[in-house]
Amino acid sequence: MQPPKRSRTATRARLLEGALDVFAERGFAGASVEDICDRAGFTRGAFYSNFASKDELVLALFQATTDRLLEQIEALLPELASQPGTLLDAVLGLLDETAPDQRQWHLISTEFTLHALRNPEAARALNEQRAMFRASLTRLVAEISATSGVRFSVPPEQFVRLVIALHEGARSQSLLEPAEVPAGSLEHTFLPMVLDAVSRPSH
Amino acid sequence: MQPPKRSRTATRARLLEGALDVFAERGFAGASVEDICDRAGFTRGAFYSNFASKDELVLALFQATTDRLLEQIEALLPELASQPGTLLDAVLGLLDETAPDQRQWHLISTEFTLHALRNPEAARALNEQRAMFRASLTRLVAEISATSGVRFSVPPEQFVRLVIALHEGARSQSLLEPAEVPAGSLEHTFLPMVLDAVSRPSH
DNA sequence: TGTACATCAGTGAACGCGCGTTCACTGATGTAC
DNA sequence: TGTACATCAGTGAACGCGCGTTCACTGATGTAC
Repeated sequence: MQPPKRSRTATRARLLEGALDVFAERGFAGASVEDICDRAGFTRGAFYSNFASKDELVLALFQATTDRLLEQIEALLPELASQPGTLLDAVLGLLDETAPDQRQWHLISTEFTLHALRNPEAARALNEQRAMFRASLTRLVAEISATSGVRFSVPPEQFVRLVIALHEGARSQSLLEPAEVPAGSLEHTFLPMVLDAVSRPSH
Repeated sequence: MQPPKRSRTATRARLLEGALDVFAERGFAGASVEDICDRAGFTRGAFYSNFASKDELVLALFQATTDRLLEQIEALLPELASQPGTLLDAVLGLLDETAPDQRQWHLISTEFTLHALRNPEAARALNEQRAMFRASLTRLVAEISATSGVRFSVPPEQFVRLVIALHEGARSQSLLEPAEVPAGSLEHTFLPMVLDAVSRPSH
């Protein structure tokens, strides 16, 4: 079981890792293939031995990051669902813990979103991933609310969409003005009010 | 008062207009100076007779668009403050009506935000503009709530931050999935709940 | 275990295209008489 | 009003750099005997 010094998958992984860093720093169009290879410690030849083009790398990076994200979420779900604490702590905890570096993740996912808004094929892929992401969150909400005997006056998926929208908008403000908007402050201030309102049986 | 066929300001304006379109379509880094000049009906020489560099154009475009936005807001404010209707209608109306093309405005402002997150000088300019934007909205909220004798249990500026965060996050979802998330649906579903909660005198 | 060979992951030089930028110029506009 | 000249906004060819991509190669790894 000697670790091979040269492994195709390891090279790909290091290139994808480098691409993540460089894309976050300079954007998809602003980052050069050479930047990425330098970061990963390879030459450009190695890049084209592993990826057909820069575009293909973007797609591969998207798949790799979202696959990892969804895996992490699935791993965290049972823990969060059973743990003591409020529904909101669980949901916001999930959003925070899945991305180790909030800033980098925001830059990358925003860049993907922009790309998707200009490219229908990318939009399909992104929407698919976001649907799975929402499904995980919805499942978490459903489980916790069922456990605590709460009934929602709106579809849980709609509430999840709200949480995601607010989280993404708030994260943007937090990154632009860390001092004025501490991470999570808007969510923790206002979501309890919404949760309180939707948790009361419809009148 | 004959309209001069060749006016410096008209050329600049057309180039800025072209840049807005092309940047929305391809992003800052992806759009070439030639694309912009073609769109505006000039050659690249005209571009460099009006702007020192592509970077300077980005800055000028930012200033031009935000100046125009703030002007439009100031023009709309008295009308919205005096008009019959709820506070929420006024605030959301302001957010919608200031940008004629929601999709283009979203692409451009998101691109600016990404740029600002990577560039401290751009961040300062963006934060300044956003502060003025929030100030306008806060003034609108304060006037309407004062007129209707409502007291807020949170600082109005905090409520405005919430509205903006939710609006931006929801707009992203609406543009990605127009059928699933009609424009404004998340705001109109959930903001009344928040408004109801913060409008009750603190207990 | 050691030797000979095949494979193929990664190297690095090269190519050529498109880009941002420059600049000598042209002809439309404004001014002086 | 008409003519001669000055100005300068916009033209378009040119430059050279950096980019994405290609490819002949090299040397590390795996296989056969």
